[in-house]
Amino acid sequence: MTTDEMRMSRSRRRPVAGREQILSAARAIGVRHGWRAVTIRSVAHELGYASPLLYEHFRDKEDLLTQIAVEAIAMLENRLTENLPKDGNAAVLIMVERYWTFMLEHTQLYRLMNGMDGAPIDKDAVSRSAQNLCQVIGDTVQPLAGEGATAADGQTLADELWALLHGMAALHLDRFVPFELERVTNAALRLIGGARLVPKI
Amino acid sequence: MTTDEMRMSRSRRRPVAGREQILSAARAIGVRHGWRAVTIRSVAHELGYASPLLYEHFRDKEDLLTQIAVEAIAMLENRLTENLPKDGNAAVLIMVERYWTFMLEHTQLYRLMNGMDGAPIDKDAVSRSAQNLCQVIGDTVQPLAGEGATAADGQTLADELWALLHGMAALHLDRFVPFELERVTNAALRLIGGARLVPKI
DNA sequence: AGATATAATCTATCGTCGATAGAATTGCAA
DNA sequence: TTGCAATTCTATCGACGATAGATTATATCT
Repeated sequence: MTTDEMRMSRSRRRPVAGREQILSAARAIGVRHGWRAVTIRSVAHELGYASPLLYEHFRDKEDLLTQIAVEAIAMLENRLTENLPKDGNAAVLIMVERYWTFMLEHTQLYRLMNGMDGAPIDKDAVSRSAQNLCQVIGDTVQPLAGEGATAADGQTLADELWALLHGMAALHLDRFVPFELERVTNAALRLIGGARLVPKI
Repeated sequence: MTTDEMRMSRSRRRPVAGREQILSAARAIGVRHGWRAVTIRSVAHELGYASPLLYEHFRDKEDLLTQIAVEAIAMLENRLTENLPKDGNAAVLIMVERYWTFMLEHTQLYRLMNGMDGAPIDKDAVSRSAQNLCQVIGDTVQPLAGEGATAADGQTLADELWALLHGMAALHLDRFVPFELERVTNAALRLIGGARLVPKI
C-alpha cells in the first residue's frame, strides 16, 4: 500500500468522536425510547464506536445524563423568558402556557430533568440549574405579589407556582389525571390571585 | 384427583410462606439505603435465602416493588382519613398536614410510590391506587367547592390540591426548596379558597 | 521520507445485576 | 417404606457499567 493510499483512507476516516455527538445520540435514544434504553453500549453503538470511547468525554453515565438534563433546563428557561411582555399578568399567563407546552412537547426531557425516571443524575447540579430557572419565574411573578412585596415575597410565590405546575405535570404524565391547559392556568391564577385575596380576571 | 384437590386446597390455605417476609426485607432495605440498594440478591441475602427463591412469590422485581408501593399508598390513605372531622375547612387543613407529615416521615416510601426513584414499578397498578386515594381527597374537599358544586367539581378541586401537595413535596425532597408546613397549608388554602373567587370560564 | 511521540480507539475483561433451567432437597401421603 | 410434589438450591445466561492495556491513527521532528 502506497503512502497516498494510506493518506486517502486516513482522511476518509470518520471524524473524531466529539462530546456533542455523544450527547446528541444519547438524547435521541432517550427521547425516542426512554432513558432506560440509554446505555453506554447503545449510545456507542448508535455512533458506530466501541463503548469505552464515551469515557473519554464523560466521567460516567450520570455525568452524561446530567449534562442532557442541565441543557434541557436551559432550553426551558429560554422558552419561558424569550419575548415575554412587561405586563405582569399577561406574562404569568404566557409563562404557564409555555411551561405546559414544553412539558407536552418534550415529555422525556421533562421527565429526565425532574428525576421522574430511573435515570441516574447528579441532583445537586440539576438543582442548581433548576433554582436558577425558578428565579426567572420569580422575577416575572414578583409584580403580582402585592404592593409592598419584597423580592423574597416574589420568590416565595414563584416557588409555589413552580410546585403547582410541576405537580400538575407529574400527575398528568404519571397518574392519568389529564389536565387541560385551561385548568392549569386557572389553578395558577387562583394560587397567585389568592395571594392578594383579590379576584383575578 | 381427590388427592390433587386436597393438595391444592391445603396449599391455598397455607399459601407460600415468606411472601410477607420478602416484602418486609425489601421495604427495610429500601427505607434504609434507598431503592437502588434493593436488589433481588440483597433481599434474598438479608433473608438467608438464595436469590431465585424470590421468583416463587413475585413475578419479577417490578412486581415486588409495586406491591410495596401499593401498600404505601394504602397506608397514606388510612392516615389521611382516620378520625377526620366532618367540618370541611378543618378536615382539609388536617389532611394537608397529615399528607405533609407522611411525606417527611416516610420519605423513601413517598418517593417510591410517586416514581421519584429509578425503581421499576407498574405505573398502571400504582395509578389505580393513587386515583382511589385522590377520590378520598375529593370527598373531603367537596364541600369547599362552592354552593351548587357537583361531585365532579369536588374531584376537580381535589386533583389540583393533590397536584399542589405533590409538587411542593417533590420540590422539597429533590430541589432543596424547603417548604414549611405552614406555607403548604397556606398555599393549599389559597388554591382552594380562590376557587370561589375566580369565576370558571 | 522515516522515526517517534501523542492522541484516538479498540479488545478483553471484571463484577454486578435480573432472570431462568434444572438439579437437589425436603416433607407429606399411601 | 416408596413416591410424588412442594421447596430451595447451584449453575448459568445475557446485559449492564466500568477499567486496563493493547492497538491504531495522526502530528511532529528531523
